[in-house]
Amino acid sequence: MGRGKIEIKKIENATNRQVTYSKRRNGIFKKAKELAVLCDAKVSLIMFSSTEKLHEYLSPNISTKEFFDLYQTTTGTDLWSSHYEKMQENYRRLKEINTKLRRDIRQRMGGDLDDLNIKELQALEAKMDSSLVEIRERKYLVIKRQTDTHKKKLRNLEERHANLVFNLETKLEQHDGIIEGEGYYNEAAHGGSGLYPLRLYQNHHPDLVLHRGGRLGSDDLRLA
Amino acid sequence: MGRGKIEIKKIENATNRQVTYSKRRNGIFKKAKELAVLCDAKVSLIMFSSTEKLHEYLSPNISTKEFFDLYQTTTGTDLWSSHYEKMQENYRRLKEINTKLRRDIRQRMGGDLDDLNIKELQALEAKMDSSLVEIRERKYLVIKRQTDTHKKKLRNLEERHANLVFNLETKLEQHDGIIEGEGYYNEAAHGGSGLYPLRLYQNHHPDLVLHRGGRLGSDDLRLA
DNA sequence: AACTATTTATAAGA
DNA sequence: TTCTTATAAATAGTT
Repeated sequence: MGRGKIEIKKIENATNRQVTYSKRRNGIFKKAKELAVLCDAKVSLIMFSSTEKLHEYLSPNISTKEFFDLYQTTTGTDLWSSHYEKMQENYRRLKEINTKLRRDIRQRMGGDLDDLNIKELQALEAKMDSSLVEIRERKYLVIKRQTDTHKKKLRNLEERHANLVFNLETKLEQHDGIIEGEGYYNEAAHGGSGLYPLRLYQNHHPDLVLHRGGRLGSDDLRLA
Repeated sequence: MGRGKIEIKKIENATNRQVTYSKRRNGIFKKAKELAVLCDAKVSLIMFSSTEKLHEYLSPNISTKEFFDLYQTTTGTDLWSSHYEKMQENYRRLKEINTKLRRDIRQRMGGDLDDLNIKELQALEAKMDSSLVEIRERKYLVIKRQTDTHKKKLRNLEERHANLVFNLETKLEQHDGIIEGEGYYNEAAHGGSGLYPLRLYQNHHPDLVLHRGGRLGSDDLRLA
């Protein structure tokens, strides 16, 4: 239907092919819609151009999934199954890995050791031992950081306190005539800096106790 | 196109509708085929009549599944998943557990410790330590078993050897007159039990070496 | 299922 | 792409 009759075979000229695709695509979509309306039919029309561009029509009041489910029910095919199987395979594999991981952990926790031979036990022991060293080092690092922070805060606090005391003493000296003297404050009893005695003790962290003889302890404790 | 123009709305007369469906269906299938050939396109046309009868066209050189997979890839939808939501949920959960297990193991191996605080590090250290104790005990148990077995075998062998020697010596005594004497065998050089000197040494297992000062060693080695 | 008048689709050209 | 138009093709109504 057109200026001339054409043979139904692939249009070799790419531009022509594209143009024809566009025109006929519109035509067939129109037909599909008309068919769906006129005849109360469910229609799915999907197409990919030679350049893989997708165009689709689906009659209203039905979803792609509903349509496809209906298709499978009607044809008796099951296109899901291969997907399902793949998924199951993955699931099975993951489960297996999981089991191995759990077993590994149990062994690292000292359980499930029955079927390990000496070599495996030795390897496990060595791994655990070096891991323990790393964990300890890490712990001491964290403790050291905390202690340093603590010390810094302490110094800061002491400094601020000293300033405060200095300022207050200066002020008191200026009012010397009004109130008594310095006799009120017992300098000797509280140390040289006087006024509101500072009593801050650095916490003794439980981890800083040495366990020279104990099993859990380590001999190279590096914090004073 | 026909004797008269028609309005595009559902044909109420069922017979007419069926006739029109049949005619137009042929028309649209022809169009679909022509489009597929002329434009080198992949076309899927599926329809259900109002009486739920299925008719479909699929361009050659592609299967329904391939076509549908292509459709899903292109649209980015996943129409399978809703079918297997439960399985996917399980899969997801398993994957999560797996990740946690891996993390746990990494920590037990001394890695991934950055986001543990002191308390957690202490707990981890304690767990590792007690686990290590268990692993060591287990190892020594296995070693002890092996050693015992070894000793038993050794005793057995010695016994059988002694019997053999005894029997042979007895026989030799019976043949005393025929062959020379016992002078052929140098009793003094091979020790008292004579004949085919038994030289079996118990293996020194590497684990039985004491590491009193070392970090990896344990002081309560219970095997002699 | 055929026929055919008429509408619709579209090939080629702009 | 879109419009135009001559012509091919599809099909509504009829037999």
